[in-house]
Amino acid sequence: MAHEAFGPPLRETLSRWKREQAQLKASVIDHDTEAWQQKTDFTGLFRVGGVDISFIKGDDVRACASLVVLSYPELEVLYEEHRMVNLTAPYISGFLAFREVSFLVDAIQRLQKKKPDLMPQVLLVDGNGVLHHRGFGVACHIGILTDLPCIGVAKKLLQVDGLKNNDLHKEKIQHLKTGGDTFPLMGDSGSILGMALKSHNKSSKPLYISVGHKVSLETAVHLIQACCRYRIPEPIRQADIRSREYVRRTIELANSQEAEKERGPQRQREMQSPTVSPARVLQESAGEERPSENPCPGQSYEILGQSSEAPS
DNA sequence: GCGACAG
DNA sequence: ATCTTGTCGC
Repeated sequence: MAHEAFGPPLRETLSRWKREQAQLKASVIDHDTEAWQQKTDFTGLFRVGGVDISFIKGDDVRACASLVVLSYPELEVLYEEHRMVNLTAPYISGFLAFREVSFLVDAIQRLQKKKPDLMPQVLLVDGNGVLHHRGFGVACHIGILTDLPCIGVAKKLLQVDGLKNNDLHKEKIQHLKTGGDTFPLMGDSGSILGMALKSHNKSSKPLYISVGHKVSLETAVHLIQACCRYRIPEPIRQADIRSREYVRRTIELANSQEAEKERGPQRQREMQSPTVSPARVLQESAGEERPSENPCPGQSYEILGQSSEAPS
């Protein structure tokens, strides 16, 4: 019974996705645009966001999309939201955004509506930014769709543009001495696509940092370093930990409700009259509104209404 | 046939 | 991504 949850990736779909990446790539800003980025101590930076999606072992469709916002420099959780979603695309290297991005953008939109004051000033994204087959990874994709400064944080080297995780690369990793040490990742094209960063004094594996949107590589590396209590920067780490916890509790609740149903359906109705949704019970900060249809995902720019144009 | 393959 | 306990070390 090994049915694939998603149809085979059609060549036409991949080519459409490539065209969309190429088109959106033109809008990426790969330098600092925010005032707080100018100061070496990040004065004026108060909120750093992290996003992550957690999966269920035997389930190719259901997943938990999470957004957290941490204070800076304290790195304490100010906001979190977790939501079970139904994935519509498989994981294909180079096309991660088409699997994950719409759910993460939705979470940002709900935050904007509910608690605009908690909107993060920069978003850390699991995966790559411009360090990508076509220079437009998931961190760039989220950045363009939300207009937020974004940084790509990958745990493994994506071997593109001549970059290889070979002996030479491993040797460079060995040479990283203390937390904050880096070496550049230069592609065959000659441009620096990202940086390998030893984010913690005792972590043998580096992080691979790249520009997503509205931040320079230098600032990105500096900020990631400043957000690391452990190897994984705290915003992403908290999103990951809390997302898994939400999945675990959701499964437990679903199982207990299933057992209850089999044991006595009619008694169940008598005992707990108002049926409460798992999301409501487990996460009070979950979004309030009904799941709404997004008419054309991926087509909306400036979703947060942050257009800087002056009123006419 | 072999290697690569962010999450 | 996910499955998983202990184990070694600071």
